[in-house]
Amino acid sequence: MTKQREAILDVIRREKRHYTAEEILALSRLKLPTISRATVYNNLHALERDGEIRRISGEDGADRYDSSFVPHGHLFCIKCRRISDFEYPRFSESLSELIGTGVESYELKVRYICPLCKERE
Amino acid sequence: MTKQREAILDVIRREKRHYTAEEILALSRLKLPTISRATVYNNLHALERDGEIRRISGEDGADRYDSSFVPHGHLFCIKCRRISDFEYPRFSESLSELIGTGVESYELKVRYICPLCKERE
DNA sequence: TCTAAAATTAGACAAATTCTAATTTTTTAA
DNA sequence: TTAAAAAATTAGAATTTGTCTAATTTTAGA
Repeated sequence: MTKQREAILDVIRREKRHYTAEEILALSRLKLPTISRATVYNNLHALERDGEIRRISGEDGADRYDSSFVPHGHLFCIKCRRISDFEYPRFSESLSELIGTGVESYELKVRYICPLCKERE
Repeated sequence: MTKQREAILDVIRREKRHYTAEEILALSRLKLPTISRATVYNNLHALERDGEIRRISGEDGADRYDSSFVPHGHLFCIKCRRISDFEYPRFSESLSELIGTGVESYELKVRYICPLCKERE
């Protein structure tokens, strides 16, 4: 656990938002001004392998990262592009029943129109 | 329905594999040698909007495309990188129960170690 | 047929991520 | 403690993926 990795993990855990690598780089530089892009990517990959963080393949090109230990899905509003979380009770369990052992992680994305955008229509 | 769009849709429907845009471009050029990258991307987006194809955010950078009308999830082996499909009975229904109306599409990805790779361990 | 709208094309551009080679830091073990 | 080896970091180049633009071609409708 280098100070770089710690700073990165801090950024991801601090806020509920799901940041991109570029955002994580910028925020990490507030603490460690010389931290480099490659280090951020290296550590994001390592942290993902270790199960410390989860990667979300974003709808707008860049991947995003999530620290939550509580498994959940992600809602992507196709109008305002906002991302929110939702809980799916016993989802992990039903996945294991379906697929068997060997499941490492999952990603559940739902593209939808959020209540606010729905109202505006 | 231009001949370009038809060729693209053909490529996606012909095989069970999930091709990237670049692969779809190359395969479409076998029929239409002058088809351009922009046309492929434009049509992939349009076809996705129309619900003709589904987009899968791939694990290796590039998005992939899927023609199946039967909703299903995708298994990504973290060792051999192979992608396969799996059925999740009544998944769409339980999503709607959970999230309500407004769901446009979903994507269910599972990272796992496939039986073959498991055996080799 | 003529016209307007839509689609296509080639290639430039931009964004996200990976790679490389040099340096620094950490670990190992004598 | 010190020397050597291994691992991590750095800066920036390179690559990959996807978008944009302006000119041309195709399509559809009056």
